[in-house]
Amino acid sequence: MLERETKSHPGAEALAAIPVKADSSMTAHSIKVACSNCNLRELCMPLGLTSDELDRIEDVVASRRKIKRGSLLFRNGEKFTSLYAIRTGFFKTCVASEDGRDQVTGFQMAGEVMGLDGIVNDHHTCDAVALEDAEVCIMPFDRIEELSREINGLQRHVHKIMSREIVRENGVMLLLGSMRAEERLAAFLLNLVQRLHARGFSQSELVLRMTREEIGSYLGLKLETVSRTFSKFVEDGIVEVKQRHVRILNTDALKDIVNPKVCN
Amino acid sequence: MLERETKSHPGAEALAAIPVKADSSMTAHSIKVACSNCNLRELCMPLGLTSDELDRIEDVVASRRKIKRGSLLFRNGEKFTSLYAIRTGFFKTCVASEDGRDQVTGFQMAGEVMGLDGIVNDHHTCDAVALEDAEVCIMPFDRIEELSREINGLQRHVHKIMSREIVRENGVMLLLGSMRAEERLAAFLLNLVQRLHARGFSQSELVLRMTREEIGSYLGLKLETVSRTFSKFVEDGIVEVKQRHVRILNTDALKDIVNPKVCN
DNA sequence: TCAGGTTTTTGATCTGTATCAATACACAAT
DNA sequence: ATTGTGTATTGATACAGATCAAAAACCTGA
Repeated sequence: MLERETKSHPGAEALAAIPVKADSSMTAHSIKVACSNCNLRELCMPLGLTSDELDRIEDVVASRRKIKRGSLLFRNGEKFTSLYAIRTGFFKTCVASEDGRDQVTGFQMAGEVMGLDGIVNDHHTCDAVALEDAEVCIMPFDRIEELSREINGLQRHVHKIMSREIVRENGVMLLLGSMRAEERLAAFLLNLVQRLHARGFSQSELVLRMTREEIGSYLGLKLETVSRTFSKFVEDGIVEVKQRHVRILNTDALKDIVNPKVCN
Repeated sequence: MLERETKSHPGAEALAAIPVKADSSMTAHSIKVACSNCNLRELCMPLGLTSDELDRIEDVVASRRKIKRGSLLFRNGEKFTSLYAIRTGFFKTCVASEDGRDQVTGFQMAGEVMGLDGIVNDHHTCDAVALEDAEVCIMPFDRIEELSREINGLQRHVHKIMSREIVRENGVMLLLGSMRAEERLAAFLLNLVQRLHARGFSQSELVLRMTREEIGSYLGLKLETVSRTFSKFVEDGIVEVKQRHVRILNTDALKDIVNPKVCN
C-alpha cells in the first residue's frame, strides 16, 4: 500500500482546511473549522499571515460536505455559489458537448480547489464527480471576495489559484495538441506522482483512482490505447502495473519519453 | 473588406481602453487614457460603475504600447508585472515544451486580456505574439489588485475574466480531446466569427490573421489537414475561401458539423 | 517588373490510434 | 465457492490524419 513518507515541497495548491488527524483531543462537534490545525495548511493557505488574519480566513469555510464515490459535488448548469477545497478524496471534472460526448478536464486531489469555472456565468459549466468517498470544505464565494478585499494575502492567493489553473490547462492543451500516446501517458503519470509526492506520498508508487476510460478521456485517447500503452511501458521495464496499482521503476525513462532527447 | 456592421451583444470580454476613433477633438498628447470614451467599454469594463469609480479605474491603465506584427508582447520566462488589454490588433499565445514543440493556446483580439498566466509564478509561461500591428493598454497588476480591493465591481470583473479563460480552455480541451478535424475547424470558425460579431463585424465574413500552420497548432492538426478541411468545406458549399478571406455561406451546416445530429 | 521567399494547395503513401471483438480479470454480493 | 458486473487486456483490421513531395499562389521589396 501507499503511505505517506516525506513532507516535501507543498505547492501552495489551494484553499482548504484539513484537520490534523494527529493526537486525540479534538471534540467531535467542532463545527468551527480549524484551518490553523490543518495538516495541509501549507498546501492551502496563503503564507505569511498574521494569526489574526488566519483566524478570519477560517471564516470563509462555511461548512463541510461529504460526497460518496460516484456522486456529484456540482453539475453543469447548477447555480454557482461556492468554491470547494478538497479535504479528502479524489475527483474528476468533466465537460460535455451537446451531443453526449464528454471530456475529463482534470483530476483533483486533497488541497486543490474546484468550482472556479462557475464564476463567469454564475453557473457551473462542468461536472465534479467524486472518484472515491470524499469530503470538501465549502467556501461561499461572496465571503471569499469580501475577505480578500481586506486581506491582501488572501486576494493574492485567490488570483494565484486561478492563474495556476489557467497554466495547468495550457499544459494540457500542449499535451493534447502535440503529443503521442506514450508521451501523454508518461506526462500524466509524472504529473500525478509529483502531486502525490507533494502530499507526502511515494515518488514511485501510486494507486490510480480512475478507470482506463477516464484516463483516456483526459488524455484524448481510447481506453484500449491507454491499456496498450501501459503494457508497453511494462514490457520496457519502465513501470509495474497491477490493475490500478502502478510502480514507477524508471522515472528518467518517463521523462525522456515526455521530452525526447534530440540527438544531433 | 470587412466592416463593422452592428454593435450587438458585447460579451464583457476584458479590461481595456479603446478610444472612440470618432469625431476629432482628441488631443494627440492625451497620455491620460479615457476608458470612459472608449468604444469598447462595454466589452472591457465592469458595468454599473459610478462615474467616480470609473474615473479611478482609468488609473489602472498606466500606459500603452505598440507592438509590431511578428514581435512579442511578452515571452515565456519573462517577469510578470502587468496584464495587457488589446486596443487594436490580433495576438496569439503559445507555450513550448522543452524540446522545441510548441502549441498555440489561443488567439486574442481587441478588448481581450493577456498575461493571466504570469500571476502564479511571477513569470510568464507563454509567449504573446502580435499577428498584426497592435496596441495594448498596460495594466500593472499591483494597481489592479489595489483598486479591486476598493471597487467591488472591479474585483468581480477580474475574477470573471480569469474564470472565463478557464472555461474557454475547458472548451478547447473538449475540442482537442474528442473532435475530428472537420469538427475542430468548424468550431474554430464559429468561435472566431462570433467574437468578431460581438465587436461589430460581420457574422459571415472574416479575415484570418494567422497562417494555416498556426490554426493547425491551435487545433492539434497539421497545416495540410487544415488546408484540406477548408477545401472540403468549400466543395460542400459551406464556405468560400480565398486565402485568408473566409465567407461563411451556411452557418447551420457548420453548427451541425460541430454538434452532429443524432438521428434515431 | 521581377526575384526570392513564404504560404497554401493537392497528391500519394504511411502510420498511430480507433474500432470491433473476444477473453480475462477482479471485486461484491449472495 | 459462485455468479454477476464492471473493468482491463489483447488481437485483427480500418481509417483519419500525418508525412513526404511537388507545384501553385501570394507577398514583399528591389
